[in-house]
Amino acid sequence: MSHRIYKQRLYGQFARVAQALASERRLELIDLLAQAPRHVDALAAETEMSVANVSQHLQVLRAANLVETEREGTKVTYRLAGDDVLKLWLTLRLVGTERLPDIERIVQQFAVSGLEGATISAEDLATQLAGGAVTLIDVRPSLEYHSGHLPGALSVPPDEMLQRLKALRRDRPIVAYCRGGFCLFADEAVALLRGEGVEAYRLDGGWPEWLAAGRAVEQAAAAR
Amino acid sequence: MSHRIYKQRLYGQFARVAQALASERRLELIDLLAQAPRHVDALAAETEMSVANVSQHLQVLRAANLVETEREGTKVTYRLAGDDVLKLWLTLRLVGTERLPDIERIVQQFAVSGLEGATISAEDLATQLAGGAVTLIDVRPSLEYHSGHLPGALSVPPDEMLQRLKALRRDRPIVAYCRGGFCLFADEAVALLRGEGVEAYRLDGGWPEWLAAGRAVEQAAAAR
DNA sequence: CGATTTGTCAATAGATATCTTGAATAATCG
DNA sequence: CGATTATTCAAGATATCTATTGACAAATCG
Repeated sequence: MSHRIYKQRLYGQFARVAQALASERRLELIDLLAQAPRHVDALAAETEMSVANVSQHLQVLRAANLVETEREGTKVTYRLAGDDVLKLWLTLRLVGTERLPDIERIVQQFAVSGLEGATISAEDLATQLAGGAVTLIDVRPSLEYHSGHLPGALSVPPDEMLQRLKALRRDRPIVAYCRGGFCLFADEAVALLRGEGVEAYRLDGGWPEWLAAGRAVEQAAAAR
Repeated sequence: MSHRIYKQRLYGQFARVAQALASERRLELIDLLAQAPRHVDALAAETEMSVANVSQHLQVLRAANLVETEREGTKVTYRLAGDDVLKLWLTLRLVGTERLPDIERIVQQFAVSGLEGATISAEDLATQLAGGAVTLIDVRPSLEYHSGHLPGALSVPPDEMLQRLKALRRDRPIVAYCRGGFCLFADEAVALLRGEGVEAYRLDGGWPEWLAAGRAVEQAAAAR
């Protein structure tokens, strides 16, 4: 039956995409690439994998056209192939969060405590930013900040967090954001600031969620 | 490093969801369940798999909490666990469609010809329905129609298509829809009608897309 | 109750995927 | 040009996934 063959081939193709996502390691790579394009060795360092292994996983992602490459001298930059890939990753995360109770458990276990109610929605932040009455800080490694960040955000890389937080003006609320809902950098910054009596909040979500929502950003010229 | 363990566990969980989707067969099951809840034997018949094999695949989906079960006498009904699962499947399909050129090729190869411009968007259809000036037909198996359908749609099951199409009033446009963008039933109906000079269109998308968009539907009471 | 229907489970062989190791390539630099 | 850096490729051991087979369990029916 021809309908059967048609379906088999179609589902086979969609399964290719799912298979590319079906690895802990590759999801970590996608999550990093959702923050900023990167070289292979940077991905290897960040994920604590061997370069060869990272390269192989990247080949799998590229075979499914989920990532693109660009050669720059001896280095190769990998980036997500498009907004749709980012959206797929965020949707996968959403389903995991809703369906797998283990995720909530893991988050609880590692959560920074004492941050109840210290969250601000993207919508509210957008309004606040328009008013110009908050300080917005990007608590991600500076490579990611420089690739793109929320409008007006100051860079506070995690490895310099202590000094940089001290240098901030504290006469108005501070909002921190990082890599996304499961990233702890912003929580740590907010906890530090609150510990010193500063009014601080973390953005609900992070850079990828803001980007996927189509909100305004300051972005480095993409070398496409 | 504790951050590393946290990440590993989290990505491991998300990978569970992706792994559940990473099978041609399981995607076909999900696509069927996106139309209507079903018994195991019905899924086996529709997919031409053995009951044991279907059951095993369903266990995999259930282990990821993507589907739910309910016992009714000797039979067990499976259904998608929630709207988020439907959304994930549609997003996966979208990415496949945008990223894998093979999919376009397969569709071309099996497409019903002569239907250029015979498509109507969900938005336009909603407007037309409000005006009451079109006949809407649901070209899916009647089990799916009875589980839920677009408001005012008439059932024209594929296996009775020829007779049922003849019985339709032809003094106003006819819009057909089926299981979704890749389903051919609606195309076949539209081709038949157009061949007889009737003004006919197919809905862009199908039941799952309409449902996911949050539009009005007529739905059987879900036994939840 | 025993027989039937429906679905699940367990075991297995074959196919795929993963990670490591070490070699091969491609661009750059001195 | 040879040496260096960054990445990819190939091979192989290990683990995981798949479909089939046949046995098992749960509810119903006569």
